Amino acid sequence: MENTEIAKIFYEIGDLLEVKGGDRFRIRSYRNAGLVIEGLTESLRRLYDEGGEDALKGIPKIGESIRAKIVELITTGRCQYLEDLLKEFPSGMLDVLKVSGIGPKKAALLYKELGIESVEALQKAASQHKVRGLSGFGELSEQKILKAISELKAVSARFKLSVALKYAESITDYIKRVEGTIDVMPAGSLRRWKDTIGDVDILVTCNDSAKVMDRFINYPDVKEVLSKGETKSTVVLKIGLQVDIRTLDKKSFGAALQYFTGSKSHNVALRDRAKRMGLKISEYGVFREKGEKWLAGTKEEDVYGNVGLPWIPPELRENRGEIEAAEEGRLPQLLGLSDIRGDLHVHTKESDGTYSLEDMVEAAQKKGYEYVAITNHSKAVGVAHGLDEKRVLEEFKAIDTVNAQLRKKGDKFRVLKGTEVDIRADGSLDHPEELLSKFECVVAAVHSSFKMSSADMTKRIIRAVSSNKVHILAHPTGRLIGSREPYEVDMEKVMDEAKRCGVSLELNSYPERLDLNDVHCRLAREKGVPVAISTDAHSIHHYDNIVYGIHNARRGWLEKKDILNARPLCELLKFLKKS
DNA sequence: GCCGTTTTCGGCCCGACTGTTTTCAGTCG
Repeated sequence: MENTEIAKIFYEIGDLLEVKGGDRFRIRSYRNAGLVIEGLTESLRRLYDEGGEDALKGIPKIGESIRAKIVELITTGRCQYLEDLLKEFPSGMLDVLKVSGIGPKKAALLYKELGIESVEALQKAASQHKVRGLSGFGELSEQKILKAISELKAVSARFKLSVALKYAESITDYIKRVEGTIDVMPAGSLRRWKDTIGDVDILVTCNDSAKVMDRFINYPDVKEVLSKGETKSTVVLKIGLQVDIRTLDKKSFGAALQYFTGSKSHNVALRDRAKRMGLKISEYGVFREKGEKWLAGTKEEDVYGNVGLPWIPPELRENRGEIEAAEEGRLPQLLGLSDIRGDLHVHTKESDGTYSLEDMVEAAQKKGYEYVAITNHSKAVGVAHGLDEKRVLEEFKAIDTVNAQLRKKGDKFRVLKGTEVDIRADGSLDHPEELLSKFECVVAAVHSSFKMSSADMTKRIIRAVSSNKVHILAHPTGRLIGSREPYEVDMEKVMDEAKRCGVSLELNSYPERLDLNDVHCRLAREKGVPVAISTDAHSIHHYDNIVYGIHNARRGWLEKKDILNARPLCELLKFLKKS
C-alpha cells in the first residue's frame, strides 16, 4: 500500500464522518493527514519497513491515532475504522458526494429519508420527483441533480497544464479589452505550474466589475454559466474546463493573488500562522485580528512580509515544508530559464523527428544553448524508425561534419553523439556494448512491456542503470498524463542505484510526460542525483517545452546546481566520461 | 484528531453564491 492509496483512505474516512455528522475538526484532521501524506516525498511503507512505527513519528498532522491506522494499513491492507463506517453508510455514498451540489448534509438527508445510497438511486429518485419533497430541496434542485449526474464524468477529468494555460491566456487577453481594466492575472494551480489543472482562476482589478462579469460569461467558448455574482462568476467551457473569475480592489490584489494561488494546504498553514500572531489573512488583506485593522494586501510580498516570511515562489506553495524553510531562510534558489545551457534528448528525422540534424542544431543555437545531444531511437523502437549500427555510424559522420563546420566558423557550439537506447524487457540495452561506448551521451528508456510487477520493473531498470554504459535515464516512470499511468517501479531504489553509478535522471519536459514528477524531483534533490531537464524534441518547436520542465523542476525545489544541463560544456563532458 | 510564541485544554481559515427560505444553511473553493 502506497502513499496515494493511504491518503485516499483518510479522505474517505473524512467524507463518511461528515455524512455521519461527526465533529468537523476531527473530520478536518483526517483530511489534513491525507493532504500531508500525498505531499510526502518518501514512501510511508518504506519508512515503516526500515524503521518501524517510530520512523513515522514527527510527520506533521499525523498523531497517535492516524499513525496507528497507517501501520494497520501497511501491515494488513485494511482499516477497521473505515470498515465500521462503511457498515453505517454504504460505499456508494462516497460517489453521491461527488455529485456537484450534494454535500454531506444533503447526502445524509437523502440516505435517511429516501434510502439513497448510490448515484444511480439518486438519479432515479430525482427523475421520479421524489427529491423535491425533502426540506431544502425544490424542483430546481432535482433538475440540477440530474444535470450534475450526467456531467459527472466529464467534469471530473483534470486538464493538462499546457491545455489550461492556452485557455487562460486567451481569456486573459479577452478580458483585458474591457475598458477600465487595470490588471488581469491567472492564479490557482496554473500559477503554481501543477502538471494537471482542475479549474482556472482569473483575478481582475478594474473600475467596472459588472462589465467584466458580463463580458466574461459571453466568452465564445463558454458552454454554461454556473454562477454569476457582483465580484465572482464561474463558467464551464466547451471542453469541460471550469473557469472562475474574481474582481477586486487594487488595494487587495496581492492578498487575492496569494489566496487564489493556493494551494489550499499552503493557505491553511499560512493562515494558521497568522492566527498565532494575532493576525487574520483573507483575500482582502492582512488584518490585525482585533479591530479589523487593515495592514497589507496590495502586494503579495507584503502578505508574506506581515507574517514574518520572505515571498515564497508559487511553485513551492504545496505545504511541503516551504513555510518552515522560508522562516529559517533556507528557501531554495530555484532554477531559471537562463540557467539551461543545452538539451540532452533530441530527435531528428533519422528516427521519428520531423526536422534534419542541421535544422535541430540551428534551432538549439537560436535558443542560446552551448550544446545539444542528438539522441535518436535504437532499432527496437520500430515504430519510431530506430537506428541500427550501420545508420548510427552514418549519423556519427554527419555530426562530425556539423561540428567541423561550427569550429571552422569559430563557433563553440557542440553537437554530441547520443542515442535514446531502448531498455529491453530483461533490462539489457538495445545496442551492442561496443557501439554504446562510442556514444558521447547515452540516454536509456523503457518503451515497451509496461505491465510488469514493481519488482521486475525495478530490476529491469536497475540493470540498465548499473550497466556502466548509461548516462541518463529518460522519462523514468513512463507516464502519459491523461492516457497512461506510470508503470510500477520503486523510484527510491532506482535513485539510490543512479546515485551509486553516477547516472542522471531525466525530467522530460513534454507536457504529457513531465516525468520525473515534482515529488520525484524533490526526491532526486534529496538523494543527490543530478536531473537532466530535456525536451525530447521531435521538432524545432518542441525546444520551447523546456519551460514546462523548468517549472516542474522548481516545484521539486531544484536549483541550478542540481541540473546536469545547467553545467557548462566542459563540466558536462566530465560527467559523460565513463570508463 | 492534532497541536502548542494564547494553550496538555481548548482551540482549529475565510468568504461568495445559490436555492429555499423568509433570514440562512449548504456547498464550494
